[in-house]
Amino acid sequence: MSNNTEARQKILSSAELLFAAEGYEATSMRQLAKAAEVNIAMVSYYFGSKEELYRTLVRERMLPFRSHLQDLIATETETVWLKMEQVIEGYAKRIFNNNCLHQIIYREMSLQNSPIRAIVAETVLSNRDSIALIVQQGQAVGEFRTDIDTHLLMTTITGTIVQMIKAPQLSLVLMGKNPENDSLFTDENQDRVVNYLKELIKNYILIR
Amino acid sequence: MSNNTEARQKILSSAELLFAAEGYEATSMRQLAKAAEVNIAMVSYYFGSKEELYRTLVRERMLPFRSHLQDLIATETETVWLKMEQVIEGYAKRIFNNNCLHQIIYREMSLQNSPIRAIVAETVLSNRDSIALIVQQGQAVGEFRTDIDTHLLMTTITGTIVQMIKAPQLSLVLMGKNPENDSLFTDENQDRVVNYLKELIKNYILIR
DNA sequence: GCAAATTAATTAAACGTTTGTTTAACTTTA
DNA sequence: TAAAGTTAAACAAACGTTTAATTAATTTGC
Repeated sequence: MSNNTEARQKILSSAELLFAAEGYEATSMRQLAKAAEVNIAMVSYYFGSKEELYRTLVRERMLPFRSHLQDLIATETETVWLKMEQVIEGYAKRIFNNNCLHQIIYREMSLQNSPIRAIVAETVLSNRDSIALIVQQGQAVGEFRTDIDTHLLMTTITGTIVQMIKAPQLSLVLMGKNPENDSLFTDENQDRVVNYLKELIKNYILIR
Repeated sequence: MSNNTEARQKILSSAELLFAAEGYEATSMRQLAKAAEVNIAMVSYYFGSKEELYRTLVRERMLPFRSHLQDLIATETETVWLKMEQVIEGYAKRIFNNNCLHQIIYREMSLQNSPIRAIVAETVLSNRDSIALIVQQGQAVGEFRTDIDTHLLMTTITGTIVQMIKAPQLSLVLMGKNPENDSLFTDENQDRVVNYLKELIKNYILIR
């Protein structure tokens, strides 16, 4: 049993779309098999069970997100604030470009017995440490205020972006656009949230 | 059939707890009946169906949240910023005190065919208009900057608080506390997020 | 006030569907 | 000629809902 057959990939990408749109529990195996255009037994064949498919999906898709922030810490930049700007840009780009996955993650991680809680928590905590390090760098060189609530700052970055992509249609209405003509996941809207967050956080974090 | 029997109330409050912890789809009628200590047929008797129970729960529990912001607009305050502080406090208090309901709302509203989407959207949009009015007031008297992204500001307030209560245990770990000894839903933590948001938004919104 | 009549509340059991999963046979690929 | 991939059919279990019978509470007529 290979790990890169067409059927296996189609199951994974169909699961990502369906779990995001309908929820993990509400998505049935038959619905999934139909969307992926495979026989229903193929899911068990490749993944063992629905829950294992779910775990595999989140684990595989989250893998690239682990090292990004850690690379950023090591990078030399003119100011530490520039580093923080890259963090904001990185989060926005990542969440916008993988909005289905992040809809799944940030919805289902709040469930008590979610099979993916451990996987998600691991990545979140790793990111927490990376951002805390950057803040410490900025404070060490006298660039950042010393009374920053680092955890809540991180919560604001992810929380704002997640809140946006969670209900794309509602967000469009909120921003005064027509959800039938416009898409939320445009470069324009991504730039808008990035610029807003930069301005918001810059005023909070920088000493003046 | 009365609307205030003990059984009906027990079903509603058990549903709130279970839907928040396990999710709407994952909560079975038998599990719910057991938790509420009623016969399973009582749910159909009082609410017609699981979905109608769900709708009723969200509708009834959200009802008090509609008028709060509208009252605030009419109130006279020394500065408009004080009004914005009250908005932040109001949101935090409301979400902390009704964290189960808000976990449900902000999880399930992102589902394509969620039965509660319309109900939630109505309240969110009403709140959006109220906050926009306050911002306009602040700009009119020269207190606030004119280049404020009002919608994203609102998204930040709710997004930050929701992100916190969504995964209470993870939030505690993130804040350096022990999730086995501490609770997230304390006055201390509520004050912490309120003070943080005030400081964050004050620096963004006020002209200096 | 008090049976009788009516409505409301509650129950155990059964309903037909749908669920995730497995089986065993078959086809394709190596 | 094995191994990998794919299939239709069947599996038991769990799902939300309904039924019909029974008990509890309330209203009515006198």
